[in-house]
Amino acid sequence: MKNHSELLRESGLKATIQRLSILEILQGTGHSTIDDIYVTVREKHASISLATVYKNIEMLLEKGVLAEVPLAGRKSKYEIKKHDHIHLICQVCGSVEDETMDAIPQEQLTRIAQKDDFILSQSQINLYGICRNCRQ
Amino acid sequence: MKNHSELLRESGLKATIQRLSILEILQGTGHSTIDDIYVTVREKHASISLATVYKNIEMLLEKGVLAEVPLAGRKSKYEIKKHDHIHLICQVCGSVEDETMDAIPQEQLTRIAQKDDFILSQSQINLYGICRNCRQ
DNA sequence: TTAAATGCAAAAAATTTGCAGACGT
DNA sequence: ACGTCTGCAAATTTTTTGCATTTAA
Repeated sequence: MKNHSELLRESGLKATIQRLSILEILQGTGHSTIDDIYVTVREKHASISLATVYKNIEMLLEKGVLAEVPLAGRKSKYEIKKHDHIHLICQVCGSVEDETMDAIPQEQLTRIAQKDDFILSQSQINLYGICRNCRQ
Repeated sequence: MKNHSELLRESGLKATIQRLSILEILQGTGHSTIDDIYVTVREKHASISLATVYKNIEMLLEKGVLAEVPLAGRKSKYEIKKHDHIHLICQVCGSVEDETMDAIPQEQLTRIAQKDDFILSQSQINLYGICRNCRQ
């Protein structure tokens, strides 16, 4: 597992405390909204500005360090980009869990896209329902 | 194909001109953002308010008449709810096309969700890439 | 040293709310 | 006629921008 400073520098970005904090938080939670991140970073670095969080998320998305997870009926969450996977999204609490794509091979998706002459670059599979905790 | 007035009444909603227009537009385009809808309804019913579009989209989502299609890096689009299908999302122009889920059986997704004790209620498969038109 | 990044405050954009009047049933 | 829905204007929330100052390399 690559450390965050390296990851940032490889992407042509300075390894600031703010950016490292954002990555640590995302590493910890897996998926967070902008506000989640802002509130949490604040606990350590009280002076961080919300504008800085916005600017950094945007920059990290552009550089491909993060991926956006857009959610129906909620604000988007963000995650550190990794190989394709499936999201299990709880409609009650909004939690997001990951599952492997093992059961759904990439070629299968590529083939579907080809039917429409569509060049596939990225897949998002989101399964909405109720998580273990919320069904009590 | 059920007509829109019926559809609305069955959902316990009055069939207003505004709502019928919204449904017609979505029927025509397949997928539209709030602003797309607002601008287009306006051409016929110049007096419609943006607030009315917001309120109606929310109401129609609640009643299950519409579904939200949340998109990475863009505003959500909305569609008339139909059986599960795959979205091909163009990263250049933002267009959304539908494809059938034939190749990916429901049970397969249900099984993936079960691994996490997750009760599946709805699936969204979004394939991002470049559409036929945009790769010219 | 110096280009890039931060934090602030202000601006802009997006969404929500409350309510008087209009409309569908 | 009645309760729902609309349109407006105002309020709120979210996101973006510009710029002076700070900071990583």
